[in-house]
Amino acid sequence: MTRFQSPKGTQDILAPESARWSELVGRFAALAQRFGFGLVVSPGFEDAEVFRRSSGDSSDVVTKEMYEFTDRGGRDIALRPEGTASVVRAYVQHSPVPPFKAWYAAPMFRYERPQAGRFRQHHQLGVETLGTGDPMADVEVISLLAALYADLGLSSLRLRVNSLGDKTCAPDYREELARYLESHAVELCDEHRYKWAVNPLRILDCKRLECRKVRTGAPKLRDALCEDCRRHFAAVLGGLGRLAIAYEQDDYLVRGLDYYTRTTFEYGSDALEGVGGGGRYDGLVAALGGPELSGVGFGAGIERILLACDAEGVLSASDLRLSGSLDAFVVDSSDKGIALELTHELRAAGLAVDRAFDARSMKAQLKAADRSGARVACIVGADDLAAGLVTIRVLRGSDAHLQEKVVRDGLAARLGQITRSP
RNA sequence: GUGGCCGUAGCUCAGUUGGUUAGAGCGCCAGGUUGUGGCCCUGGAGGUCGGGGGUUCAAGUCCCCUCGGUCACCCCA
Repeated sequence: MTRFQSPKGTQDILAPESARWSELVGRFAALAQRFGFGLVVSPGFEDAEVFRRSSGDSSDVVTKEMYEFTDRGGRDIALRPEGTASVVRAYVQHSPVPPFKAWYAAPMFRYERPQAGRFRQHHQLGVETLGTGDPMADVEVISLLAALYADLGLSSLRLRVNSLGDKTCAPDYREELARYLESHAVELCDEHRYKWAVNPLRILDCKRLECRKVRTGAPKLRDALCEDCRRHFAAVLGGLGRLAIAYEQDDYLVRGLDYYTRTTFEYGSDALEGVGGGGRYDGLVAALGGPELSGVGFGAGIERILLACDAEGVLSASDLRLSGSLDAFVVDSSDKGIALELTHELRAAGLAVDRAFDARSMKAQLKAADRSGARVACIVGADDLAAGLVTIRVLRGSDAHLQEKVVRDGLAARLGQITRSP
């Protein structure tokens, strides 16, 4: 065991595994841009108050999972536990023209015990649309996430949607639910029997049987929605229908961050809950000192998306390695170090080229060439060098083992031909 | 934060009731092959047995602590 290791709950992602990351982020970036979102790069840490105001003082993310510390200037700082708060803060600070549509791919930090699909540093892809309350913005955001999963080839994820109401109807419902829970407190699970009052909505998505029984008789959120919320929700569902995005309405979908209003949604499977999700957060901009503007967005965990890909056998590292490998590998047995110039020339010509170091034996260099995945080896010996020739040996593809000598000036062009053939 | 299981070579793992210099496969390096990869053969390097303490004549093996991994709960991506 080495002296230093990556901190608990963090990981090093090396090639070729890292190819899955760049592929995933690349596809998401392309999609987000196609949907009219611009990249936002925001700090990995903020004034801790930013997260307390947004996620809610009572949320677990804030109360027990924040990486919070005092910096050398005495500031109360927290490592970003989720993406929305930072983007909203940036929006308030710079007030760009609404609607402000931003995407990001960034690390998030939460101080918690690692387990399957959960880390102290994890990474999320996300988008936020700020400055519009249009239900079609909700649909757009959901459809972007749906498009991402479809693009990856994921088919086992199901979309659940719900509406939590807004500031006019949510508080009333909360009270109504609390009254109901109070009268059924003894029937709740051990965990919630005495803690139902902290956040009554939480009981709705408690997994334990006792709470599940109680909730079937509980007042329904959908019956408590005010007229505006009802209309908004109907419009969202209608929009999803028009785009043929499959969903199930889930009256019990309550997400963990306190800022959600109206629409909430989540993608998941039986094996893997919470592969991505989000919702609308009218009021969050104001909570961070901005105008009364609404917003909607989602966050999706890269690690969890990759787990889902594993489960469905898509986006595997071995598939990606084939498409991302080298064009050529320079093998130099000339004793003149000509690999330096040759590699440089080929790279300048736009080819992906690598070479061996330490003047190893030809056998060792060819072995390295083979292992690198390069399509061909460019072999130069002392005689070739003197004659201005390079030997091309095809390592992979339909014409593997083929070998030919070409003049050095024509090497890049010839390699280009070979690389394009099957 | 609570609980279960697990830490032996780069990786996957053997290692008997505690008993000599801790092993295998794969990978890596070299040679067989005087410029030619994969396959094969031969050899080699590589280990504070996660760390610390304890019990014992003797600890990879037993006990305690600790660090890490993993899984579940809580919660979440």
